[in-house]
Amino acid sequence: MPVAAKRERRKEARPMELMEAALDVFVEKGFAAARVEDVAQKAGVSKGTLFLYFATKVDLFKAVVRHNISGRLHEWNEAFDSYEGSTADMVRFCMMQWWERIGATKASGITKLIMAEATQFPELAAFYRQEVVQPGHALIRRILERGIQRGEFRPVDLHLTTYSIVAPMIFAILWRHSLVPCGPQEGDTPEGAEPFDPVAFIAHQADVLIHGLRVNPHDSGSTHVASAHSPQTT
Amino acid sequence: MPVAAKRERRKEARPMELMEAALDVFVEKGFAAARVEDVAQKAGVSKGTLFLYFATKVDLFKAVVRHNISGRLHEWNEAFDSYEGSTADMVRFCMMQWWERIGATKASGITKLIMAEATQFPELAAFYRQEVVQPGHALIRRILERGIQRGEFRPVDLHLTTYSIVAPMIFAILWRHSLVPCGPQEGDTPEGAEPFDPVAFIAHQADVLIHGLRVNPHDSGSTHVASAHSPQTT
Amino acid sequence: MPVAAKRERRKEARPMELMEAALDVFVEKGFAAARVEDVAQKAGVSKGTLFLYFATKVDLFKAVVRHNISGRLHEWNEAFDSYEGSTADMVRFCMMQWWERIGATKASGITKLIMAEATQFPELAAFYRQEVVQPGHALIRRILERGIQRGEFRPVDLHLTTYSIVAPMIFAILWRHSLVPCGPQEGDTPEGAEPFDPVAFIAHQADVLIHGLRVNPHDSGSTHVASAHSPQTT
Amino acid sequence: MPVAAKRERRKEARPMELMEAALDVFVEKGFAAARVEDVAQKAGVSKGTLFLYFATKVDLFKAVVRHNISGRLHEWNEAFDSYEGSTADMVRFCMMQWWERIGATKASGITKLIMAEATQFPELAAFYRQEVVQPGHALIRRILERGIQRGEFRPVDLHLTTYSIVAPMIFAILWRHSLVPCGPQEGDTPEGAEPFDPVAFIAHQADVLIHGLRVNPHDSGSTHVASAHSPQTT
DNA sequence: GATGAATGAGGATTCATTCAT
DNA sequence: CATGAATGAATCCTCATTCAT
Repeated sequence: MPVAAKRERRKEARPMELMEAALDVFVEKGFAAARVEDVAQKAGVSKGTLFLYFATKVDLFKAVVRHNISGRLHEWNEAFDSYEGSTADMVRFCMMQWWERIGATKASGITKLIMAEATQFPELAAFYRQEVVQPGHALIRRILERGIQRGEFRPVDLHLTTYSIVAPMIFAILWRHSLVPCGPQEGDTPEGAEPFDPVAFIAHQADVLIHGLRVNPHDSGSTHVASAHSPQTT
Repeated sequence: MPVAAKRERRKEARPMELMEAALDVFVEKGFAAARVEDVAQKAGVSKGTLFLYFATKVDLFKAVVRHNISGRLHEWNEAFDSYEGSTADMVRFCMMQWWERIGATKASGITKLIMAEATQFPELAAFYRQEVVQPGHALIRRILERGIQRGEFRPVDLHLTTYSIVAPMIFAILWRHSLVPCGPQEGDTPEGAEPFDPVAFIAHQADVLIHGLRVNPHDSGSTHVASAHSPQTT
Repeated sequence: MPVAAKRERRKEARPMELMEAALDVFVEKGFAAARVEDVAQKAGVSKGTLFLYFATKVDLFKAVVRHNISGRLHEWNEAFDSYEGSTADMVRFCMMQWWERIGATKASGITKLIMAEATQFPELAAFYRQEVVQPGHALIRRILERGIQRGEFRPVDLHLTTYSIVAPMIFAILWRHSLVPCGPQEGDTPEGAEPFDPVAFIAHQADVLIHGLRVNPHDSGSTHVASAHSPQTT
Repeated sequence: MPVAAKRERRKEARPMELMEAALDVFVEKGFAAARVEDVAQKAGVSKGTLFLYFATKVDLFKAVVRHNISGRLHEWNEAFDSYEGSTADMVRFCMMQWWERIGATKASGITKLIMAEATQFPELAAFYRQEVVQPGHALIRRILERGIQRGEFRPVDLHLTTYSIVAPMIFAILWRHSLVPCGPQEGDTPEGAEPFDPVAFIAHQADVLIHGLRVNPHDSGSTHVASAHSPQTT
């Protein structure tokens, strides 16, 4: 079956190549400033070819999001279903995994990009909400509920706690993409420097969080108090 | 000279008026999508006039950012020096105040702008780092050190804990500016919705944090453990 | 008041200049094939300038239609109101005037163009229907009704008779724009030639029509018979 | 050889199939807006194959027009030669038949196409003139002459009267192809509507015309007067 | 100084045409 | 012969920037 031509093989690989090129360009320039021609060139094809695979720039972007993020959520949901250990470990593991698989990779550029351009492209923001935020939050909620049901966690406010998990991850991404590259480069640590170690930070937040979630009879859990602040509305 | 006065005052006030108008427009649209004509119109002048004061759109942008990144920190540092109460209250008060004075106001737009455009304008990001981030972090560090020295807080990792304070605030701003406006509007709360209440969230994070900082002999402080994860490097 | 600059004078004249240039280009190339740049160039301005006055190519086209045709209908309606003579003369006069003012001028190119591109640009066709066809037909109907009310015309089918008036005019335009230019040029009249004299043709059709409309007790009016064919529906 | 047969037949039939598909597409969209891909798809072949048979889109268009402009006139001329009845009936019959056989069918699309694209393809218009218009007019002239010679018709101007016969048919085609599809659809008949019933219209015009042609001693034939207007030139 | 008319480079998208398989 | 992936020229429209008034 060596008949399969170079042309053929390319055809199947093209969408992937284009999405990879697109991720780079989008992250580097932002959605608006990214030029489809640059994407095409980076993928080694002509402008026209790109439109053979993605009808519009927006579609290309959506495909990139789906390929890089939405897909992961699926497997994570499955991992959740078959997980056996303690929920605390699960939370920590999730957060660390997430950083390793998304946060520390190029894919995180998408999140940054969405944050940056949501106002200008509500369609994209809505898409991201639907494809990433809601499923992601749903998974987190499931985890928290598991912990509560199994008596591992106190009955905390689910919304607030979800954001407590999400916030450090989003922050780490944004900081990494925005200020870290412009800061003191590795090696030079001048006086006023504020080094940022995302892994340590995420781990730290996970620990603080899990500590706060833990059922602790001796402790007048601050988290509980906190949820009192929450008017439970929007 | 009342007749000339108005025009005189006008002439001097122009750059300011323009920068204020520009802040609004840049925050709303981002740099690329902001149209100088909109800025001019909002400032009540013609497009040509704008270019009399700012040679290019980029110059205008830089001026806006620079102008708005100023020393609100000075007064906070002074407030710190004269503060008498408990450090825990201080932390909580700082965070809530910060949201009220910055996070919930137009001023937060600058932060969003910086995060969004840092890649395109590294110099601005560096400037922001120097003018806002470093002094801000320094103040936070002073507060934490006060707590530790006075025996109120455990001897936590200063860097990590600083970010624990900063992260929820940055997150709240970005979420508010990016996804909230495109999300389910007030009133409709469909199934998958994830309502976000910044004040409750900040308060919640403050509580969790303070709880974790507190010296608690009965508790094998997770925060302490966390700092062990931190390789203390960048 | 010689202060009025060259620039000023241009600004007022521009829309007109552009519409004239546009008429030429549209008629020559058709709507789709007409390039806005050609229009601009013909009007002696740059591409961008055109868009200062007309937001889109479609708007430009609509303006051309309004300027060249819709406007005329207004004065014709007024002429109708103050007209005193016989309705037969009025019909003939209208048709001849119409040819002189529209049919024989460049403006008729619009009609041809609409006929040619209606399928492709339903919006334009709908616009033309609304701005030209319906008002035009309404005027014709008013004329016919006047003739009938005054006892000059037989009570003919208004719809059919309206088309009897419109058809020769439309035909004359289309023939002139489509086949005449490609036919035997003036001077050479080879054997098989079919010369087309629009004025004579329109006059002829007017006469035939008026003859058929006339109240004639001795004549079993064919027009009446014809209207029997008409199922009076669509 | 039944296996090869199909493919063989296919190969020879291809140009025809393509031209038929092309006719549909060109009529519906016009030359510029017609996409070769649509034509190919409609013919059940790939885009590349089309170019195997027609070097360019223009060539395809010309072939379509040339192919469809054929001698249906031949049989009509023969029908004329053997006709026995009154010439008035003949005229009416011709017009109605023509509508039934041409006007109401896909074939009318060619006429529309010619009228629409004559400016862009003068050679096609000239070809159409030669192949369709002149023979068609010749036949009409023969009919009229028959009527005059047999004393059924008054000695009218042949050129003008020929156009009186042609005009309603051309008009009906163009109106049907251009404005009717964009107008109020069947069912809804809003106030300003102008319904168009081609059959009733053609019948009506035939009646008016025949009435005007008839020898009528009591009537000072307007048609006669009209021909006086005609300078008998082009 | 102020204005706003004019400019023209720049970018997404379409589609006739080519050519490797 | 047939295919369909690839190309890139072509076109509408936007908007920062200029400059005559």
